[in-house]
Order: sequence, then C-alpha cells, then structure tokens
Amino acid sequence: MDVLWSADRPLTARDVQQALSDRALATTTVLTVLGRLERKGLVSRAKAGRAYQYRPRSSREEHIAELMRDVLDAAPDRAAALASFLGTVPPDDRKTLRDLLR
Amino acid sequence: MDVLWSADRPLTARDVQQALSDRALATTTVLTVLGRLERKGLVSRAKAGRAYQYRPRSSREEHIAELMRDVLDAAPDRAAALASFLGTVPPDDRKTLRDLLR
DNA sequence: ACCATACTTCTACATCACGTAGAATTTCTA
DNA sequence: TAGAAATTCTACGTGATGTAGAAGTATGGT
Repeated sequence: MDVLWSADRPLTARDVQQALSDRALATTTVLTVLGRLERKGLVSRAKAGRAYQYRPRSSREEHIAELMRDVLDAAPDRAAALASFLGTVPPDDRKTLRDLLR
Repeated sequence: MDVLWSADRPLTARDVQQALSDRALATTTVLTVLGRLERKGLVSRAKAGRAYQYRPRSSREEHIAELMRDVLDAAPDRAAALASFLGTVPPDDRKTLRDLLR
C-alpha cells in the first residue's frame, strides 16, 4: 500500500516490484499480495495492455480515517473515547481539529 | 477485556469464567488469555489469597483512544487524516469534539 | 500465424496471533 | 497434611500474512 500511495499513477505488479527492489521479491509474491489487497477492497485494478494496473481505492489518509472510525465504533461511550483521544493527541492536532470544526 | 471492563472491581480467573459461563470455557483457557493480555500490557494482576485478581490497565475508552492515536500516528499528513476522520464521523461526534475543544 | 516472453492464477509453506484446553506443578485451607 | 483450587507449561486448530514455485494464458514482434 505504501508504494501505491506514494505513486501518482496506477502501478503494475512489476512497478511495485521495482519500487521494492531492495527486498528482492519474486513477481508472484507481489501479485499475491496485490490480489489479497484487492480482495479486501483496498485496491482496484484495470487491465492495461498485457498487465493489470493497480491503484488504491482511497488515499492513505482516507484509509487511516476509516480505521480510526472503526476503532471508535467499538466504544460504548463515544464521547468519553473522543475525550480521551483528545487527551493523548499532541496539541497541534487539537488545533487542527478546532480549525476544521469551525 | 469486555468482562474486565464491565466489572467495577478486579476479577479472578474464576470470576471471568463465570461471567462467560455461556461459553463453557475451561479454567485454563481463561488463564491463558488473561496471561496473554497481561503480557501485552492490557491488564495487570495482583495476588489476592490463593488466586490472582486481574484488572484492566486502562478503561475501555482510554484503550480505544490509544488505538485511534496509534492509527493516526501512521499518517504522514495528520491534518488530512483528521479532516477525513471528521468527514466519516456522525455529526454528533463533531459536536462532541467541538464542545470538548472549547 | 507462431512462439518466446510477460503476466496471471493456483497452490503451498512458514510464521504469528488467537481461541481453546490438557498435564503437571504449586499453593491454600480445612 | 491431604485435597481442592489456581497457575504454569505445552499443545493444537484456524486464519491472516509474507513468501514463492508451477502451470496456464495472453501479447507482441517477426
């Protein structure tokens, strides 16, 4: 996902493999992972010539926001959870939120 | 964790087992899980007579807040993640946050 | 039109977390 | 001190994940 999120265009498996060349992954490994990510709805793919091109279904930040929401949804007392959250977060984040909520 | 969080006092393994009596878990099963939770820092225990008593290290809401923070920490652009988060959350939550930030 | 090559799919294996519990050991308490 | 209760150690099945080989399919150049 990091590779796909960092790219500004859809990537083929080979592109991803090259981006991770330090790990020397087999092509099939990359394909397997991309396939699993697709099955989980994190990426979509479209045929482009001989290969598929993969792109993230949502941005990294959207994804993170969704994860945060999922976590929050486990709270019986959402307000208390949010209060605690504000407490553990750096002041900058509180300022960001204040501005966004205006 | 749900059992421990719902209790207003430290619980022994037997207490937990009884609280989950519908699942008919073996005592050792409960002990194993409590031990793993302790290893992960989610609960602490203190000897009380023959048995240990377990209690959550933090409240459910504190725990949830920490998880949210962990997720947020994975964002390179925290402000964007927070903005997205506010967008996926119900209006009530936004109001809660507005009030808390005042 | 054909074949080598690139790409994909299917299958597989190791590892890890987790739910579950038996065997063996320790420790109260009557 | 003996028996019951509790803990520890070990273990097994399952599902997610990282990894990749074998085999099938399609593409592009000649």
